[in-house]
Amino acid sequence: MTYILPPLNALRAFEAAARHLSFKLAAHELHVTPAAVGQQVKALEARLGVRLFERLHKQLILTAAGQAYLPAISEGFRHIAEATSQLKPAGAALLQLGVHGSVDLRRLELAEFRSAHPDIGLRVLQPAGLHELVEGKVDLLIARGLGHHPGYRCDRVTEGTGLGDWLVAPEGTADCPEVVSFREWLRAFLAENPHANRRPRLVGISGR
DNA sequence: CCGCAGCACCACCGCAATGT
DNA sequence: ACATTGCGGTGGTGCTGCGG
Repeated sequence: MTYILPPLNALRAFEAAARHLSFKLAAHELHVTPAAVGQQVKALEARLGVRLFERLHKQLILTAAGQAYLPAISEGFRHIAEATSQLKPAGAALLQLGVHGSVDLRRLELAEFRSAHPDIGLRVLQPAGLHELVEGKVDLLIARGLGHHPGYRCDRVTEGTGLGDWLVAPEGTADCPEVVSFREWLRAFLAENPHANRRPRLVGISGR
């Protein structure tokens, strides 16, 4: 069985650009330049013979065709991600966690997560910041005082602490089972162990 | 027949300039 | 500020010839 498919890189560019409605943010997510995203989308449109975006002044919007195309493409990538996840043998999932240098890891009791999720390997990189996340050295990052960053999902893991502490992950992987498991565990752990969230503790990205 | 090396072509990307 | 375009660099791929 063979499939007649458009280039997958072009589809990724389209999907990211459609989600962000911005070539710039899509490029940031895909670690390429906006020009590259624009060319990929243009090539896809040429190949399909259909205009997917309306390029307006400082604004990018989906055409009707683009709106109709997007859900199926997103669903397709989701299926690929799920199939890939299921393909991994037990214990093969590895989560690279970045933690700011000032965080006292002993207070986090990561061994608790490891015993609760023996199927997820957890590797910690400290010190780490947004730089390591952007470069792909870590899959997610514990940060503080970071409410929003384009292309990345910042989930608050504590409440009522003023600045708040955040778990940051790329939009594309923020819903991966391993990331979701760690996020839920961290939220529950910090709720049950508020002392673990007192200073000095989860101190965020600074000086970047 | 198979494997390897050299070569040319092409696709992709980043940078810089330009337009909106 | 953001998208587009043109240009040059780089890496991958396919073709061809040669030797074992």
